[in-house]
Amino acid sequence: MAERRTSGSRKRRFKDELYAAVARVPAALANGHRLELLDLLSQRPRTVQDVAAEAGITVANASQHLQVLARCGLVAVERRGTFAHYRAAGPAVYRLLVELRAVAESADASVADAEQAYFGPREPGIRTIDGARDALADAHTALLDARPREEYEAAHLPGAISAPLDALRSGKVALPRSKQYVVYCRGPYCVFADEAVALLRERGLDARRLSLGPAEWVAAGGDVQRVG
Amino acid sequence: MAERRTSGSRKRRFKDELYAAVARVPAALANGHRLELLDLLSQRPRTVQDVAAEAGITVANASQHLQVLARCGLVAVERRGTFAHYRAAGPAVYRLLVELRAVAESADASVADAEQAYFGPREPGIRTIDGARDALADAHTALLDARPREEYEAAHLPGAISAPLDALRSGKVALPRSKQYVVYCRGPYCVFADEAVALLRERGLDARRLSLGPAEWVAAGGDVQRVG
DNA sequence: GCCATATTCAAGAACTTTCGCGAATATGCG
DNA sequence: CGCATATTCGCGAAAGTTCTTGAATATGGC
Repeated sequence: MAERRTSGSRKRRFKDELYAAVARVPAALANGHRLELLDLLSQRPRTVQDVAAEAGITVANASQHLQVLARCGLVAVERRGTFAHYRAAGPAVYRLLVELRAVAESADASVADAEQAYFGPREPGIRTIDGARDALADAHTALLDARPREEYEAAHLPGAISAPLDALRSGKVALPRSKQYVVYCRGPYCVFADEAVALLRERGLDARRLSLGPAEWVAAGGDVQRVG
Repeated sequence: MAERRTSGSRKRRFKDELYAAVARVPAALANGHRLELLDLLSQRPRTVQDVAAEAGITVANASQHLQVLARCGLVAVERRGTFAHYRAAGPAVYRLLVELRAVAESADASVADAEQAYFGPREPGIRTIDGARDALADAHTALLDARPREEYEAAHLPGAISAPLDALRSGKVALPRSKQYVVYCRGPYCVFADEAVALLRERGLDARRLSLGPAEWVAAGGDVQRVG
């Protein structure tokens, strides 16, 4: 306490250190590939080659990126035999990503542009947790999970039915006409739900998109279910 | 919709673009000086030389950093005469910073270390919004704002009394012994409140720290008051 | 118009990040 | 043990970031 007053440079040195230490977290997030890997790992644990293939980068590169994320505590790793299973570190990480996207979309026009260029003019769908709860309160509404089955098994919204795109295309999911459908996938930057909605509408069904994934749901304090 | 299926590389290109665009926000945050500037601007609008002096960097350097923050929409600038008044862009930025610190502290031991080295072993004080509301519900509790008066005037917690460190030291703030005091300052990485608490205790007063500033308060949905 | 001042710009040196490539390590299995 | 496979490491080239320095721009007052 006394020494705090003696030297401005001591104060400055520690302040610099503290902010530099905090800055390591945004530094780890400051790369498109790492953000994509983090999104993938928010769905379920995956091996290095698994994320590498999904993100379209080399295994060595993916390994390096995952190590950067792990060094900041953004992902955790569990080694089983020769495999390294990486996963997102927890709800705090989901919350950080949600706020990050919120700022990026509101502030930086290029994000909205890129989104628009990728998805085309899509209807916004249901974007908020409250909106989702409202829609799902209706007994005539069924909630579909358009992600691959492994991700559904790892964590899905309460009451959701697994309806991977492939299964929908080949008609393997029973879809009574009496229901209204709400479809979600990995999160706001994922197209699975958009494609599923298009597919259901082609068949004359009433379908809407929910632009949230399990990670955003958990970030907002919701609980998820798992299989097995 | 059709073209989305035609080319994996088109999908990949847009995905890369989208994630790269989002990554520009953490890139802007990935620097200790910029984080410190953002903390300063979360208290009140300031000119370039103002933040430069407070953060201990050159004016040209501060200008460059502020431009980086502005390009991502993290700060806004208003020009009045030859002065540029920069300010934090809004509640979404505060929320992002709160989540950033939460992840940095929980995940990266070096943040906690740096904090500890800087502050020494300090008692945690009141760290949550709910804790603050509870403490302040007591009619015998007075809330003190230890920041410089300009910051108090720009935004302070409802019912807070301005008690800048200088004024406290020179005994210019009336402090009845019948009260219990809760003191806050800029936020968790600011020492003003710690010093104020030490000062009050030396005088035999009952004082505790609130480790939140107005920015964190607003991030949690609270409202603030301003003077004038 | 001219000066003082606040801010921004431009160029360059030091440093860090990214990514491919090939090699190294480590685990499990026959 | 020897081999196949998953992951990590090390190196080097290209690209990006940071900070300093000195100059350029722009505003307001005399």
